[in-house]
Amino acid sequence: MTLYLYNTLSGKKEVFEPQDPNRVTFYACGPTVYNYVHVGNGRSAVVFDLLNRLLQKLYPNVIFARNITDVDDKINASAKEEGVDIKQYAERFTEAYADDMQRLGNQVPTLQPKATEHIPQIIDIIQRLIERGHAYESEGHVLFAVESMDDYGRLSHRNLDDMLAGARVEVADYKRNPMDFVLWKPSSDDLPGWDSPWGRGRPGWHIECTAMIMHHLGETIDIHGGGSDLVFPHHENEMAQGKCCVPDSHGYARYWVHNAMLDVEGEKMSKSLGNFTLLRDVLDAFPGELVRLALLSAHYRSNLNWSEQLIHQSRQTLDRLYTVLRDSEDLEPDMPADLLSLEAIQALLDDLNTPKALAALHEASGRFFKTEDKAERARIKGEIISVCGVLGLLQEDPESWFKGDGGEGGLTEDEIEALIQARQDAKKAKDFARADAIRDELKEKGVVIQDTREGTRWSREG
RNA sequence: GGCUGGAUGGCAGAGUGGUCAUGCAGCGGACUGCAACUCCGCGUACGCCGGUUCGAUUCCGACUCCAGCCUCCA
Repeated sequence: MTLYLYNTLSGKKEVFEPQDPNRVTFYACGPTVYNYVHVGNGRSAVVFDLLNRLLQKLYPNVIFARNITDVDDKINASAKEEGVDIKQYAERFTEAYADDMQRLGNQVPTLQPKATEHIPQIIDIIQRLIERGHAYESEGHVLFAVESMDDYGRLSHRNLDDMLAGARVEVADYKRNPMDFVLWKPSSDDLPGWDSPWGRGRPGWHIECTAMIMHHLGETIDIHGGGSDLVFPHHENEMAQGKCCVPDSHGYARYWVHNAMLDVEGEKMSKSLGNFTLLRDVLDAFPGELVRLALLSAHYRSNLNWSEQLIHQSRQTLDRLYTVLRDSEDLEPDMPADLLSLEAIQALLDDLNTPKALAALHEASGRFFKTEDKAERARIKGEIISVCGVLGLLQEDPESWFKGDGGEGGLTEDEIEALIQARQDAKKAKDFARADAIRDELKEKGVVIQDTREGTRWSREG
């Protein structure tokens, strides 16, 4: 079975072949912890969690690292604004991120390295870059010299001249070339800082990822992932550092995978535009799996519009899949012998084609409801469960999915059961007006009922 | 201005050189005391102009429009 991935480096979909099939190395860019993440950040995390799950089905040992950047000028600024300790501030949002990830149904990565715990490795790489003539010290800063690298710009498919033409880079007289970027910068006493050969200072953006990758995963990793807005400058600069600090480098990362943006009314959801919705607010309002499915409903390289309708549609899909489980609770699932040959998994192997995989799941549930054959139903149930396992869906018990917890102010289960019994009695007495009145009352309180041959069952509406 | 990627039916969203995506919404029907669930059936599509081809939504070229990056950003 072959996994295909679109590689930003080549601009093509390629067959994925790890350097060592027994040890696949995969790094995805995590958050800079200066506030709560928004739904768009969640999309990236869900996409790479899916890729990680898929890789685990293909290879025995997948090392998946997602970093925490906990040293950054925005953290410093925000903490100062709030008047709290910088370290504690960063820790608060590191924990909040972990919580958001858990609620989204993401697996815990193999490694979650933090920038502040890799300062010696960062300093080491900077020293190597200076020694090799790719970086220079200037007024307490250390900068990467973009002109020292002949293929700078290769990842983002642009060259230095093009970039300078539309440049909005910081003009600083300590830079030899305006595109040179900071590896190390001086820290005043009130800011986080570490002793270094260039005085007390802190790392620039980009270098922490390079240091953590090289330290934990190696000089050349298999897959590097992140949002498409990181291609330039973040990943371009990471790659520059990673290649230039190693003699005869075989490349920094072999497959670069980038997810497209989440849009709001046709525009990118972003912190700077201020049109974002916090992931945790969405997770407070809807089940994690619902948010997860919504984020997977478009192909990862296409923009996805975040809307009420997307939530509604995802709810319908998930309800249908859980209905399969609820209607087959007495059936032991017949798990497929060859997971990878399932149509939905084939779709995922083709550059994570989640919409196609979801279509296959819809098709499977249709087959389920159409047949009365128990063996067939058990087989379909097995298929759906195993595919959803890779997608990170259907992890709940169907009863709890439909019945939920009611939230505050909702009817308790006992109250609902009592009303349903009262309706049963009314029906038995042919008092349909009363029976319907009870049903309307339940509906008004968010409870929908269904009469089946086994009796009446109920669900809470989203 | 440069570099990416797009433009598919009311909406979301795959895909393909010539029979079907799929879902949501809508309509008709079956089931039901009536519903809900489920099932059956129906409709509307490939931005614009050329080219290649027996045939293009799909390949090629131009154009228009949209989004992303070129500053922090998933």
